[in-house]
Amino acid sequence: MTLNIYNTLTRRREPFETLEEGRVRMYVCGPTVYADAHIGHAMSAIVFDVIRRYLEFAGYEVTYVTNFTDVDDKIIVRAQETGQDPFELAQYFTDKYLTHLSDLNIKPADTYPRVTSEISNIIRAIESLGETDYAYAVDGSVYFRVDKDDDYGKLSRRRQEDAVAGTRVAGEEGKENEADFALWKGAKEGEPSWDSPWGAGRPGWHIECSVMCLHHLGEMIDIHGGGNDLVFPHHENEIAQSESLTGKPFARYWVHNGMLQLSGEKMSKSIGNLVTIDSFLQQHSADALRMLIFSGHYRKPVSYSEESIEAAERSTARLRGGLRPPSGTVAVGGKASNLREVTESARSGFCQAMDDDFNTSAALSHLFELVRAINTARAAGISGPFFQAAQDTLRELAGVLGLSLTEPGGPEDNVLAAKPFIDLLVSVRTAMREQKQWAMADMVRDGLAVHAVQLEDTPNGTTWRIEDAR
RNA sequence: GGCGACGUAGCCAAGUGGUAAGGCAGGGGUCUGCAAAACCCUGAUCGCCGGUUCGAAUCCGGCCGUCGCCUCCA
Repeated sequence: MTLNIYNTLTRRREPFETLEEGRVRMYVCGPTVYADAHIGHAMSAIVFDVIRRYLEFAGYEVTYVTNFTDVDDKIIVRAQETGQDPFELAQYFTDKYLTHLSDLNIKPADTYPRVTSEISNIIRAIESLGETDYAYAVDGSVYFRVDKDDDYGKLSRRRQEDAVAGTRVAGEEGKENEADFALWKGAKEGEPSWDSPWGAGRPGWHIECSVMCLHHLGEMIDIHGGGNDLVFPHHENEIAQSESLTGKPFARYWVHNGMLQLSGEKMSKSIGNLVTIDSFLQQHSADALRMLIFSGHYRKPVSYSEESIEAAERSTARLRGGLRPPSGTVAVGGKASNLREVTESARSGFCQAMDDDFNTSAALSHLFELVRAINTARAAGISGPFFQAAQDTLRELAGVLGLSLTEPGGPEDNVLAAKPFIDLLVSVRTAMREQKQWAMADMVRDGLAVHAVQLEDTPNGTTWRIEDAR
């Protein structure tokens, strides 16, 4: 059983081998913090969270680094529009994003480097590139000399002529070659800047990631991730910088997630077709977003719609249902040993699917099989160690996918205060049912249902739960 | 225009050579005082055309359609 990962660099699935035995160094490109993050950002974070969780599950020690771009044109423009300090603006959205990551049940990274805290390293790297002629300065800016880099374009499989045709980047006069990109941008009036050998300025977009990787993970890393919209130019340029700097292959596996789409188009800030993480979480659970993403493959686009997220919400509830307590006392027998078999096959099937380039959709199908077996066993009165083991496995494997399988969080908290009253109504209703006063009993049940409290009469008494997050 | 991805039941979607996982929705049934939950049964020959093969959703070619990158972007 070996893990295979699709590598954008080679365009094929490759057996996963780490640089260092038992250890994985991974870097994932984080957001530019100038506005509220949307669920497309969440998708990327979730995809790499699962990759990280699965690697850890498989026994690797993972060092996970993801960055914040906290200085760039958009932040500056936004700050000027709103009259804020650009650093405060970036800090605000950085904090907010960290909160989102936590709300989305994404495991914290080992380090969250930011551009503004890496300036001196960045300057040193640019100087070094200058010494080897990979970089040249023009009017206070520094550019990377693409022509000097023989294998430039190997990630995106783009020839320079293709890239340059029809492209014209304003404000970068003086470049030797249209394809050259900025390592350091000379400061304009009123922009945040740092002193450098080339005068006041700030880092270009791509150099930050190269340097942060180098600084926090080393010259070579195992996995470099991000959205597939970063393949060109961002990751292409990162490779150019890093490998020109160290002379070594930068990242072993380049992993890219597909785009989240809304009404047939990529969700993005510039198009404006987005759902912020804020507004998403007000209506839906973090688990549902994961389920939506996992229903397909991480490299393919995912369509977001009210319909698709509702379906994901319901399928999450189905998984959750597998964790309901047993109702009987039978510990052994044919049904119990069948449950044990399904538990084992679900586990191996899950791993097999995940080993195949993180095929979450196939992996999930095994969880659903396990749920069905658990439900069947419960109905047959099974409890005891096999039942326990089955639920533990479900919880564990769902955990590898980062699914919490807890009841919808928001309303549950609000419900806490109402709990004694709901319990009271339920017990009154139970008394009514004992006297076969069905009409009255139904009235109570329907009345509670209006407030999203769903009653269920079982042989062991009546239970209730909160039906939906809305 | 260049590079790339995709097109599977009502919807989402796995499956890369041997007669199509799973989820949601729908229909029928069991259970239930009635419900709910659960369980059982129920649906597609895989965009179109041609080719390779004993055999293709899966390989090759063409066409149609959708999407991404080529400018900031997870």
